[in-house]
Amino acid sequence: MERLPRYAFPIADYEMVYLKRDFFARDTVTVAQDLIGTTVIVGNCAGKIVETEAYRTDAASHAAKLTERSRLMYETYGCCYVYFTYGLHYCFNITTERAGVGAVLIRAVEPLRGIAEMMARRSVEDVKKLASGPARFAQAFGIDKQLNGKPIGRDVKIRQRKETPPISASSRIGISRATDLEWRFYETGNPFVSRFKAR
DNA sequence: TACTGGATTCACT
DNA sequence: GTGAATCCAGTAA
Repeated sequence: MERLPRYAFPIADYEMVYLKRDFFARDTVTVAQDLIGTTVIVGNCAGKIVETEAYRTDAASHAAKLTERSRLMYETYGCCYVYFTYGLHYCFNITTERAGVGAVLIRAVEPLRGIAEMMARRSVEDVKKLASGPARFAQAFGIDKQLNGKPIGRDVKIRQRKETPPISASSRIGISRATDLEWRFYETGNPFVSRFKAR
């Protein structure tokens, strides 16, 4: 794979740990990769991010054209981008790139806290099915369009992983390319990764 | 204003 | 593996 830049994260700050907006100002693909293993917190619910997808201005992305919906991806970074799809589902993204255009879709998380709440929202008892898919994650965490446009750090927080610093290249991160420009990252061997279909 | 198709999930075969 | 569910953003007229 191509070599990606590392995020210069001060080790001294590392234990404190909530990602700041600058984290998302970088290249979309790098952000998607670095989010693997971090913890997303919404209300009482928390989960480890185990699968992400980078969207830029390729044809498969909403950002292929500037529209009212995609404007967030053009004008912000480090903000929630929530859209409704198939008449049923919400999907949760975080906008990226200070100068460019992009967003990272959270595709799957491993539930850590608030599991009973997630089960109630999802009407599912199998923990593996709680948040192993983009719409499952949004439903389990109670995410809807109210979060659209809100900056990361308040209603939604991302906590840096504890066991290792945020290094882009990791043997524990798998990569899948659905298209030439579309990248998916996932924690290899993690049972909470969704079973996505390659297009 | 009307139509089209979708960054998905689930039930069923 | 296939099809239905179902709302809305985007587009064409």
